[in-house]
Formats: sequence, C-alpha cells, structure tokens
Amino acid sequence: MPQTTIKIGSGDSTRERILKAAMLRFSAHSYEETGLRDVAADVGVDPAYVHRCFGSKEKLFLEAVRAAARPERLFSGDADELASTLASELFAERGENEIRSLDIVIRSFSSPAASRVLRDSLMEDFVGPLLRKRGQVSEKRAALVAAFLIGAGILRDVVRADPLLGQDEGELQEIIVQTIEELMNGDAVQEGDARCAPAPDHRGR
Amino acid sequence: MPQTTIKIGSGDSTRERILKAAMLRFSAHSYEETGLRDVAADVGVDPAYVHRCFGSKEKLFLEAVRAAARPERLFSGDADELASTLASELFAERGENEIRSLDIVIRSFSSPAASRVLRDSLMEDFVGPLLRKRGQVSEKRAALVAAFLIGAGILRDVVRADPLLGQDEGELQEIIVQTIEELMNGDAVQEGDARCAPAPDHRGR
DNA sequence: AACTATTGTCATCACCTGTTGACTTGACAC
DNA sequence: GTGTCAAGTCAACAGGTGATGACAATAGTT
Repeated sequence: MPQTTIKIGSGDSTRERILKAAMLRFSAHSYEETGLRDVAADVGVDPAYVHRCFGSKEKLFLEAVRAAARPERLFSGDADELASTLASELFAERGENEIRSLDIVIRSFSSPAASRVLRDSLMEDFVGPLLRKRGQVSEKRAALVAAFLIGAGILRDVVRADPLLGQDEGELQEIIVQTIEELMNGDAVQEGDARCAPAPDHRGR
Repeated sequence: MPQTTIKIGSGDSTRERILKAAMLRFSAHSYEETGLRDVAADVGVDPAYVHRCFGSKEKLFLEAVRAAARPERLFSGDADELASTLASELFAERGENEIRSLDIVIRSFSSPAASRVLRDSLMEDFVGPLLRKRGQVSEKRAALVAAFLIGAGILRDVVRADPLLGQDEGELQEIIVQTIEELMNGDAVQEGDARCAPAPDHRGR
C-alpha cells in the first residue's frame, strides 16, 4: 500500500501538525487555491502563525512536497516489479488522511513558485532513484516515465476524464504497466537479441 | 507546421483582438496568473471592456481553449503518421505569435474553472477525433495518449525538467513516437498475428 | 437633425491574498 | 519575584483580483 497516511496526532508539535495539514490541503487543491488561512483553520491556529513557522507560503509548500515524495517507498521494491509498483501508485485508493506521492505534484505545477520546487523534487525524488534502481535506463526515459504517470494522474484525478475513471480499472492498469515497461526497456530491446520486449510477467488482471 | 499563428491584425474586430491576445497570454501563463488587466493592456483597451465582451474570465478562457484546440490540424494527416504528427506537436518551435494546441492545456489545469473546460475540450477535440481516425483504438488508450503528451509537455515546458530539454531532441522524439504508437496499437498487436507492432515507417530524425 | 445601438472608458466596489509588527500568554531559570 | 525566551494571537497593511454600473463617444438609420 503505497500511500502515506497522515495522522495529525496531538503528540505532534504544532509545526508538524501544520505541515501535515498543508500536505493534505496541497494534495487536494492547487497551490493557488490553498490559502494559509485554510491550513491554519484546519489546525486551529492563527494564520499568522503558520506563516511565521515556515517563513513563507512557498517554503511551506516546499516542505510539504519533500515530505510527501518519500522516494524510498516507491523504489524499494523489486526492480522487476518497478513498473507495476509505479502504476499501482496511480490507482491507490486514498483514505481520509492518506495521500499519494503524486497528489501534490499533479495539483500544483502551474504557479511558477510551485514548479521550481517540483522540478527539483522530480529529479531528486524520482529520476535519480529510478536510475539507481534500473541502471540501463536513460535520464530521458526516466523523465518520460514521470511524464506519463503525471499526465495520467492529472487526466484522471484533476481533470477527471471519463475514460480513465471508474469502469475496468484492471485493463487500464495493465496498459499503463506495459507502457512504463516499454518506456524503460526501450533501449535494451532495440540493442538486444529480439525486437520484442519480453512479455511483462505480471498478468495481473 | 502544426502551430497556430496568431496575427493581431488591425482588420480584426476588437473582440477578436482580445481573444487572440488572451490565447497568447493563456498559452504562456497559467489561468490564475493571467489577469484581465494583462490581456486588456496587450490590446490597448480598458480592462472593463474585455470583461464585458466575454461575460467573465472563465468564458474568455473557454473561448481561448476552443479556438486553440483546432483538432482538424492534428488529425487531418495520414492515419499512419498520426503518432509522428502528435509527437512533433510537442517539439514545434514557437515563434513570437504562435501557439501549439497543447500550450494552453498544459499551463492551466490548476483552477477548477479551467479543468472543467479542459475536460470537455479533451474529449471533443482530442479523444473523439483520434477515435474517428483510428477506429481500433479504445477510449482508454486515446486518453492515455493525451496523458502522455500532456505530461511530457508539462515536464518539458512548464516544469522545464532538464532531461526533456535541449540536447538530442531527435532521440527524445523517437522514443515518444514509438510510445504513442505502442499505446495506440497495443490491443491490435496482442490480437493480431504477430506479437510485435509493425515497425513505424517514419524514421524521421 | 434626431434617435438609437454599439463600442468603449472611468472610477470604484467588494473581496481575498500573503505578510508584518506589536502584543499576550505561559513556562522555566535564577 | 524577576528576567527571558518561545509559542501563539490580534489587528491591520498593501497589493491585487474580477466584477459593476454610470457615463462618453462614435456610427448607422430613419
């Protein structure tokens, strides 16, 4: 289960509770939509305090992005199952206090402030770990895997495009896994013995 | 050359000039970043007038999206070259007054107002035409092609992720073409005689 | 010439945003 | 007690937003 469960326990410091509330807000709304006043209200604290705790809205967002990324969660499994792991991140059901690594990313790339933060996180928390896990994959291909996941996430969860929603998720997931696999294996396939990629071994229907 | 060149001729009505200025603004900045005052200033007209001309900012945005989509431009070519056409849309160099269909889309998912508009445009101006052009392709796969293009566009032009920028565009483009091709042909390949997709005949380097 | 839309401008409203500085409260130390 | 530092509150500022309604100018029609 790849989500991060966010518990706003009363044992946490107020700063931590603010950060967790911000993660939840940013994962459901865009950077611009999310106001410091909203976050403050969630925690039950004065808006001025959340500002003073983090220095600025952008810094709060930055901390939220980095805390939500958690690359070790996505890239600690078997290298063979990476495509499948990444794809299932897309379809993970979100409980009340759970967010996916993707969530914040797909809501907030618009604002210049946000996209600066996201660029760094993309390289350090996704492309980097992926390259380390799969040495053969080029940076380009790793970035395209991210692009595919992000695009699918946006169309599904932000735009709520019908074909990616609801019925027959199994088939959809299978297509995505296969595409990611081909995206990652592409070079190896053309240089290897056969023109065809080896059939991905997960027939998870 | 798939871009739309926007000429703000003095022959156009003021309303048309406003719309074209809005298209340019929305293609370079997000929905939230773009103010009616900016658009008005570009045209040299009072901000109140652009509001009254289109009823609301959202309606102006809607018209800009629909005017920029121009599906006939993307889907009028050879069905065999569709993947290549779509991919080259990503890499089309933008002149001063040119925008790609993608541009407005990739800037402005954030706001709820914008994403409602974009959902409709996605289905009517992309998925629909693609299905008509390639009967075998499922709605899911068509939407995933859009997701891939949008994701790549965002990472490249909004986030400006390094691996998708600058050097060796030819290789990048080839990977994208192949991925789109596989995305569209996936079903046919598994049901057809051979396991391998026919090699895409465009060695466009 | 007089009437009438259309085209466009002006000042301004109501609202919301991140940010700031001054203040209060509480706990702990000496 | 008194001094000190952190935690948190309060009211307000400065700037920007889309939206309005009242007004001016222009052009076309009869």
